[in-house]
Amino acid sequence: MKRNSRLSSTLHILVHMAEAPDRALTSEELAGFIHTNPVVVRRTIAGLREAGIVTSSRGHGGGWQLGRAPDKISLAEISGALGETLLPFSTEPESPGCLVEQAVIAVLDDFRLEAERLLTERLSNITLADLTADFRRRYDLIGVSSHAV
Amino acid sequence: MKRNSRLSSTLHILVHMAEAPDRALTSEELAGFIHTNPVVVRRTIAGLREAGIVTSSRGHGGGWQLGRAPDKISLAEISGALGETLLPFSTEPESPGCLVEQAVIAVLDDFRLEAERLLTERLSNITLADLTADFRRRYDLIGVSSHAV
DNA sequence: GTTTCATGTAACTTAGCTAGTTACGAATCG
DNA sequence: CGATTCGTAACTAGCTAAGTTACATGAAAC
Repeated sequence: MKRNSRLSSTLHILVHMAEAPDRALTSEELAGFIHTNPVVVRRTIAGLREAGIVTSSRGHGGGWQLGRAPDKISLAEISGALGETLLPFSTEPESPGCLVEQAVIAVLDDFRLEAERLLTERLSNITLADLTADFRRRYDLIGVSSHAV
Repeated sequence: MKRNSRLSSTLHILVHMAEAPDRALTSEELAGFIHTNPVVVRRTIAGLREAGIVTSSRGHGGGWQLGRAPDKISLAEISGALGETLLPFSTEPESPGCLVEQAVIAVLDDFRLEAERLLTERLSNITLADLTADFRRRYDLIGVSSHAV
């Protein structure tokens, strides 16, 4: 798993889970999909469990399943549960008392607030169901073209 | 200079340059403002020079100055010239051929495109002049309160 | 109840990124 | 010429996050 690909890797995993609603997938299986380690998977999606997006069970036949229907899981929720910030720039003061810095930070924080609002709104309108639909479209296309040939 | 604070540090520097329009500031001076090294400053704002946002001159009396009026320099330009991405998540394929991944990346790239458009639009409406105005407001406030006491 | 399988989590290692540093050449001014 | 300042390459250091190992906990199968 590359750096900064936690969101896409998690979505990848969740689509696979949505496509196998009848059984639990182990972290081992999930790790295989994104070419990484089971422990990394468990660590990465631990936040999703707390958010109720997925459930996990131990022991024989245990593993991971979606916590609710894919059309009730938005990318905004997923992104939030991963605990990542959408905007990477920092606005931590480094020169306390400097008025120039204070002005810069004030403007940047305003922008950040507005930007996060906008991005979250957009992400709220995309659900896991949209992703699985997109996947199935691609899958059917391949099927059709294979059939044609 | 902390990680991820290149944008705010650069803005800090640029406000100082806007406040001293009559002379060139050396990288040594600029580095002092953000508590870092002259070489780091030169490296960081090299892109701004190529974008015409600042100019640099060598030798005696040399240093850095704004390339044009502060109200003609938008944060969008500055951010772009720094070569940083506004959105931190990666959409690099890691499993070529995987249809699930392709669906995820397609949706995420669409979102990124729209998000970058929105953010850039917002940043285009903020200029360096807005920052200096904010700074002066704070400066005058301090002045008034000092006078009152 | 014992065995097996799977998660939960802590602790450590490794890799990559970026700031920081050193060094030196090129340009400019007095 | 000598002082100053940028431009840039090359190296070092430190932080962050992924990867790994290890082991305890819990659940199902037998």
